[in-house]
Amino acid sequence: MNEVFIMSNLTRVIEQYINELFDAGSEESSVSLRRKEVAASFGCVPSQINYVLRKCFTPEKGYLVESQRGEHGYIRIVRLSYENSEERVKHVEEIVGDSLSEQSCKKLLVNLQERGLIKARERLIIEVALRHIDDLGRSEFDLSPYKRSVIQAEMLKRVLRSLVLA
Amino acid sequence: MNEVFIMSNLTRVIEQYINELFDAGSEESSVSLRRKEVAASFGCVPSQINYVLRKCFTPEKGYLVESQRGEHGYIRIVRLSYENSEERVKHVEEIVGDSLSEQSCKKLLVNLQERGLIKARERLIIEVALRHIDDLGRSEFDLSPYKRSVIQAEMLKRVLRSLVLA
DNA sequence: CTATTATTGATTAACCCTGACCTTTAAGTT
DNA sequence: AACTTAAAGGTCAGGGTTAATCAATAATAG
Repeated sequence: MNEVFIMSNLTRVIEQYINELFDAGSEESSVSLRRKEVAASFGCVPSQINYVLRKCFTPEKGYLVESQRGEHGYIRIVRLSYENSEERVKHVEEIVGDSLSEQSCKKLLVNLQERGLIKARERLIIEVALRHIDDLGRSEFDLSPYKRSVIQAEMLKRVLRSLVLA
Repeated sequence: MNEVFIMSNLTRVIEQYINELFDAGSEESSVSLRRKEVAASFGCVPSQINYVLRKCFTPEKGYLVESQRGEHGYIRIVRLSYENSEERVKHVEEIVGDSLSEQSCKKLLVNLQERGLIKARERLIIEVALRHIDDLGRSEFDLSPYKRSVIQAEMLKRVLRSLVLA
């Protein structure tokens, strides 16, 4: 592998740190931190922590964040686990929405792969199918970019729904 | 003319450069680039790199591309299927043909799965995608059954071409 | 000559990080 | 109890960077 891991990226470092907190807690599916302390230990401004949370620990990726201000304040990050497939389906549909740009579609697929919900080959098949339906919409039926994104979102939802139920 | 002496085609040069970055031995490998740097080293505009990616490193050819903007931005290219020889592609196209009924399509996919060339989940994705494009063709664009089967065959070929078929 | 392919450049979008200002909470004071 | 204050965390705009997109033009192939 060509993995030259560049760790000069603060956001990634903090993300990794939080992930390790999850790992350390074993079966624990939530972790708590103090924003100020974490920021201090990484030598950055506190709002950087909010940035990491907004960017990396999103509902899209299966996380919820709670917090408390004032004295004895804290930030709590909860990792969602889907009890039944219904919940997963609902979640996936919410994420995909009614239309989807190519970029956000790609990001979604990367996320799903990182979470182990789909494999690389499966992602490949999905991307090819989406591209095909997009090409067809453009060159054969002269659809607007928006209409094409709607059709792609429909197909993606359908495919993911079938996978999640499987 | 003898193309060997003509190296004025930037796209091919860059494609070649990226190909050389891949680990020649392993089937699945990935490389990371900085768009700006690569463009600079070839003395071209950065968007030229996107052109090369769109043209040469497509999912149809077994590649997935991920990227990140901003500081520490990168482009990462994942190669899933290496030996995608012309012979295999031809073989697939012969099997699929120009059009394909739903029945023969299903039979083909079952066959591929039995031969261990695709997994159950992969087959599921393909079937869902084919069905979706068929539904769309019927209910949205009022296409004839023949036209729909042609479109399905095209999509199936595209998908199968992207996978490695022994 | 025409159609496709290659290339450029301007514009847009996404990412990272900071800092100033705002809101909420608990504990202390009167 | 009401008020004050200090200690948390939240929000937002913006500056610096980097990649994506798209339309226009140039080059090439047929």
